[in-house]
Amino acid sequence: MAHRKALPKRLGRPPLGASIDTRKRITETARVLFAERGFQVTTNQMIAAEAGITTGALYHYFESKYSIYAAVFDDVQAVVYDRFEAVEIPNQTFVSRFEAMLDVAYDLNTEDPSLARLIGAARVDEQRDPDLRAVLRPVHEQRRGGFFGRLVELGVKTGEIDPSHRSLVQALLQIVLIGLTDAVSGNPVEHRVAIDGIKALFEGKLLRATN
Amino acid sequence: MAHRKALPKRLGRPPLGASIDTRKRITETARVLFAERGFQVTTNQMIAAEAGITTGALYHYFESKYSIYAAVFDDVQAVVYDRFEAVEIPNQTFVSRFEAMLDVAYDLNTEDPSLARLIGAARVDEQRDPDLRAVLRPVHEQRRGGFFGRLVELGVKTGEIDPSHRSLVQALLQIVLIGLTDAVSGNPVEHRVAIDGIKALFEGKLLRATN
Amino acid sequence: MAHRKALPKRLGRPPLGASIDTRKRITETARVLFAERGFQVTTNQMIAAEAGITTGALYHYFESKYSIYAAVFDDVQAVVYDRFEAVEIPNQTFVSRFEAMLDVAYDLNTEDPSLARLIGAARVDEQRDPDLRAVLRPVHEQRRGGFFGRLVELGVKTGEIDPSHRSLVQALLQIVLIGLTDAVSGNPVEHRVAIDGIKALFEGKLLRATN
Amino acid sequence: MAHRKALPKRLGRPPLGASIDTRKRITETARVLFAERGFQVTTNQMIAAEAGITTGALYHYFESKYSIYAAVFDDVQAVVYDRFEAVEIPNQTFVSRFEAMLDVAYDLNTEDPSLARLIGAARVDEQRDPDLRAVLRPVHEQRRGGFFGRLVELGVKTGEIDPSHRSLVQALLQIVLIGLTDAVSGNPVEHRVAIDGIKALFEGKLLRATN
DNA sequence: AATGAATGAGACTTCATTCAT
DNA sequence: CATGAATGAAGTCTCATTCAT
Repeated sequence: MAHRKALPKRLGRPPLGASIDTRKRITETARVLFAERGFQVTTNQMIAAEAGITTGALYHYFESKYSIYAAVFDDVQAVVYDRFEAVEIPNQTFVSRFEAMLDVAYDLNTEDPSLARLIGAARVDEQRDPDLRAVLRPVHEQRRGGFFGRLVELGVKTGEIDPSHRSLVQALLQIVLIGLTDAVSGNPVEHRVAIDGIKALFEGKLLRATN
Repeated sequence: MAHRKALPKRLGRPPLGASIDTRKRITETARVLFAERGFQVTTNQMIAAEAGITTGALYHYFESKYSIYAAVFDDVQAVVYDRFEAVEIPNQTFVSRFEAMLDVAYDLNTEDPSLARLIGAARVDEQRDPDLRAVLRPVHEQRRGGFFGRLVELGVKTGEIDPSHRSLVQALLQIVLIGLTDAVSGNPVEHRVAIDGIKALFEGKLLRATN
Repeated sequence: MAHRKALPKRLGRPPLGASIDTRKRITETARVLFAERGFQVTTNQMIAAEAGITTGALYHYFESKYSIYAAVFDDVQAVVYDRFEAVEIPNQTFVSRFEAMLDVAYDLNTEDPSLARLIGAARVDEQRDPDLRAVLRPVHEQRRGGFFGRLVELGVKTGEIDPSHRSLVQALLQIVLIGLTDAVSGNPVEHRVAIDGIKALFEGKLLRATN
Repeated sequence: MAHRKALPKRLGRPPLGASIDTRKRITETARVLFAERGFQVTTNQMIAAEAGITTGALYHYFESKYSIYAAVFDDVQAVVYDRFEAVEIPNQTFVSRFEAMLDVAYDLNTEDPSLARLIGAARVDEQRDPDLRAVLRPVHEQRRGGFFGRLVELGVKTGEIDPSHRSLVQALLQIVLIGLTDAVSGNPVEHRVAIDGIKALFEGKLLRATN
């Protein structure tokens, strides 16, 4: 005790990074694992090992494996929806806003592929495990629906969408986004191609009439 | 010692009649369970209970849980691709054949929702479990690719698709089908709406230009 | 039906062999398997498959797996002791009779290695499984002891063995025989070498005094 | 709901003190069980119960049942070979060193009968189970051969053994040791008698020539 | 005489979770 | 804050045995 002077460097506050925020390290490794392997296959052991701690320590930060998942999902939702909402203001036609959204999806996926994958995985996993569904529901309620709803309304207002087509378009947006996530988010090149295909289709440039 | 009357289930071969075809009963209950809960969450116990047998009996028909899955998947692929291939001959434009395919997807889903769900589930599960991937690979090789490839070529031949757009269209078809499966196959009404939306979009009737 | 004449050969009584005596086929395949793998590791499935029948059929001939083992062991004991007893009459010194016994052991092992191995295996297995011990005991009682006892008495009578050495010699015979069975019965060449070593030792030709 | 007082065993880490060293307790009870019943018949359940833990806890210390066996075998080999090697230096004739070895074998067996039995059992079990063989091989490579080889060479150097008899003697040593282990290691009295018989035989005092 | 379907008990193993330290 | 030992429940799979046919 006392007197431990000298040692010019390496003293004082540790270089932060490793142990600075264990909780964040947990959710971040968990996000990747949950995204790649799903809830069931990912074990506490895997998460702890990857985060450099033991399974016991997980329970200092979270009540259960389920609540780790909830935290991860919450984080991801926040990031993704923030980015989506950021393209609303500057885009004032349905098509331009929708295309901007596709580009955001592509960018997000390039920056961190585990985001899109987690969203896809969560849809599957929560359907498979009622307890997981229960844990995730509160998170869901907040978001979702809002963005797509506003997008469709914009199209109606600009005249791009006939009011009677509201539900058709909304359903379409959903399947396109989900298809994009599930089918090609693992492969940036295919992802790009698919997005270009969708844009061309929406702009009416993809197909020619036959006769 | 003690009475032991009326054992709930008898040992030995059952009196024939109670079970028309146990193997089929296994694959059919397994299909539903695998579709709903996935490979991991579905236990031998669930399958056996639902099929009215014990878990040991499963191994009379299958080598492992994996091979039950393989058998189920094989059956489903056979049914689905037969139906898809049946619409090839009578439809001689890209759009009409594609729309026929969507209708087949809808019909199949209405007849037995576990078919589409299993295909969606398999894509996820096989990505999560390398052993499952290995078991399913032989089944995969056979099908897939053929149908979409021929569909795009047809569009090129009729002039609906510019040859340079081949890969765009193929990527698009993939995400639409996968999106349809994953997003709305659980709900016939939404499914119908989404299909109508896709058709309208492909026919250029969904959106109007803004300017 | 009828009229199936012609086909000059391959007609009439089947070439017997396969199905002539299922019981014997069972004990013979079981002997080999029990000898090589032991009681526990050998399954009814293995025995049945090797014998060309199903496990259910085993129970037409035997009450249980244990009684298959007992039958096998009984057969083996009979064969082995018959051969050992056949060398008693012509050999009228301890050493010559003992050496004749070693040669019989070698011959038996060359003719059918599963015999010696089964005897070795049975000693181990019956020690491991009380139920097996119970089943084998009746078989044991009959034989054993008699042969070695007579051999030692012969040595005493001829003066080769000092009466006070009776128990020493008997113990020695036992460990030599068991050592031979367990250590080298799998390898005819080593077996031969070991037997020659034992003979040389008993004849006093193996070692020289040091001083 | 309901009382649930006084759970028979508590969850979580035990209060330290009850168990000095669980790992050692596992290998020690396992040694005895594997020696008495063999690898197959000994269950994780038996080991865990005898060690006062649950089967799950075994996997905190070992990867599999096989690796418990490997650890046990490794320990035993170490103990036995250390003791054997300790008699090499002070004994400078073949016969005296061999007899010292027999005495060591006897002492070891008296101190802890499970040592010899395990070695005998391992020889059998490893022949029956290829996986066990694979696990034990690395342990085998280290030891074995060395001791017997040096013993024979000593005999050749002192002139007790004719160089042409090398392999005969080595084979003999092997069967004597194995016979001793398998036949009488369970019974100290018989063990003593057998050893005395072997010594007498090697000293040429057991048998007299007939003519 | 034999098959083949099925049971029931039990084996090895995994894993979320708990808790003394 | 974190570890590490341990539980208990559950999961996949094996196997001797039974019994209708």
